[in-house]
Amino acid sequence: MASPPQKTYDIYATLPAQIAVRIGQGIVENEFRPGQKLREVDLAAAFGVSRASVREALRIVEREGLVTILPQRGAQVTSLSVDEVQDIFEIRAHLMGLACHRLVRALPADKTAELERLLEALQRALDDGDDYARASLAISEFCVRHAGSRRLADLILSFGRQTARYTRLSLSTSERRRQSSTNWSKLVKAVIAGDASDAERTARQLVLDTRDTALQLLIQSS
Amino acid sequence: MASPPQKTYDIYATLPAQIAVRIGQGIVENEFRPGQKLREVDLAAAFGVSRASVREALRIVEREGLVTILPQRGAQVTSLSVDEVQDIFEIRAHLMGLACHRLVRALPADKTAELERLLEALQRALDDGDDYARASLAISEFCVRHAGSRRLADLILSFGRQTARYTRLSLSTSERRRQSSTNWSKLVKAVIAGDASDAERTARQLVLDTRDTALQLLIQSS
DNA sequence: GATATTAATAATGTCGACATTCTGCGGGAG
DNA sequence: CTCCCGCAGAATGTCGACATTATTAATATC
Repeated sequence: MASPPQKTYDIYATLPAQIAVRIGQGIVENEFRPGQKLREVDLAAAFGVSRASVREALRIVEREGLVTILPQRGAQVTSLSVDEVQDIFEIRAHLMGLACHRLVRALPADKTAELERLLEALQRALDDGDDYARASLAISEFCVRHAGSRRLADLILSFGRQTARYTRLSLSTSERRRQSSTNWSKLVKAVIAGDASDAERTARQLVLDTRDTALQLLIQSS
Repeated sequence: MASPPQKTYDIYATLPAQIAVRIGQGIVENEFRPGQKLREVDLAAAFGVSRASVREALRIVEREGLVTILPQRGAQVTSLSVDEVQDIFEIRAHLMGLACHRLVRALPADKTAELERLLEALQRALDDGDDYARASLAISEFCVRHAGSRRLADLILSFGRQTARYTRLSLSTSERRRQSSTNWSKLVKAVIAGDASDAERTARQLVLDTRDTALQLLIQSS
């Protein structure tokens, strides 16, 4: 099956889209800090493109909620108040519940093995915070992407990226990682058992637990 | 209480933001049809601004989901498949449930009278489809904006705008308007009674009923 | 006559320059 | 000393032009 000369529509073809990805990565990976100003001239120089391209890239990243653009005042990395963090987690919890409810019916039988593999990988990563965060993101992305709604998946993952730093924070203790993996285990069991209501409830609680831990650590450190 | 000379941050100050609003209105009010191509040069000429401003405006409207931008191919009014319409209504139903659950605790006591007024206005508008749609939007916006989360409100209203034409379609028969107003009545009652679970369930069902009617009419007409 | 190729047209992509607005610093009045 | 005012400097806002890519229509070939 040689690849036919079919037209591939590369979403990341245009310059601004590429720049947007790099800016978004920089924010999620904490290279750019919350509240930091993102000057168009600096970014243009750093990426070797014109201001117009940077400007459009910033609009794209704004769409994901990672940067905030104020008229006449430029762009800055979105800085969330404690209330807003709580808010995002709560909305995401409900959407994650909906996604996992749908996942029970939408997941093809031949994909359950992959889900179990991701769960095992998660449990093998219990020792290290960063590794666990990555494995957690992987299984989360799997569930969300197989729930049968591109829109819902993008929404949930977008909220996840906006609060990535707080999720990492909550997974910094091994105790929390064990609690999290227990939740994931329950969720996978419910999904495979075909219990949609249980999956929805468990998924929601899983996110809310993350929120509670993160908020507790936030208040404690301030 | 004369208004002090405080700095007002007008979100709609910049040209692209103003253009974005006008384009969005044009789409929601069915002046621009789904799938219609939105050429930058045409819009620039129509609004008397440069292409750069139109370009940025289109990015803003894309953020609301009302237009879809494809690389090298320009912008077009987002055209939703039946599955996608169903999808959006379902997500909105869950978010509306969450919003109304929160509304029960967040609504100040001195605002319940306004909610009842909006319900009465809704019932007075039962005779006309357009009037009812407006009244329905008004009470919906009231509930959502008083749920204590700007983000949640924007999300729900954004989804509402994306499917505005289908909501109007579903409210075109007086039978459906009566069913809708009954649902709203139950919702308002639950909110004022302070029953958050009931409010959540009723709100969700209210949106799902709209979805079912719209889909039925869509299938029927095709 | 239908299909494939190619040239002409028209759209978007990208850029640099100029206009406007914000920001921070310094000086003067109270 | 504090506060207000205004003036550089720097950032964003807006524009028109050129480069690149998609679309269309005409042509040639099978």
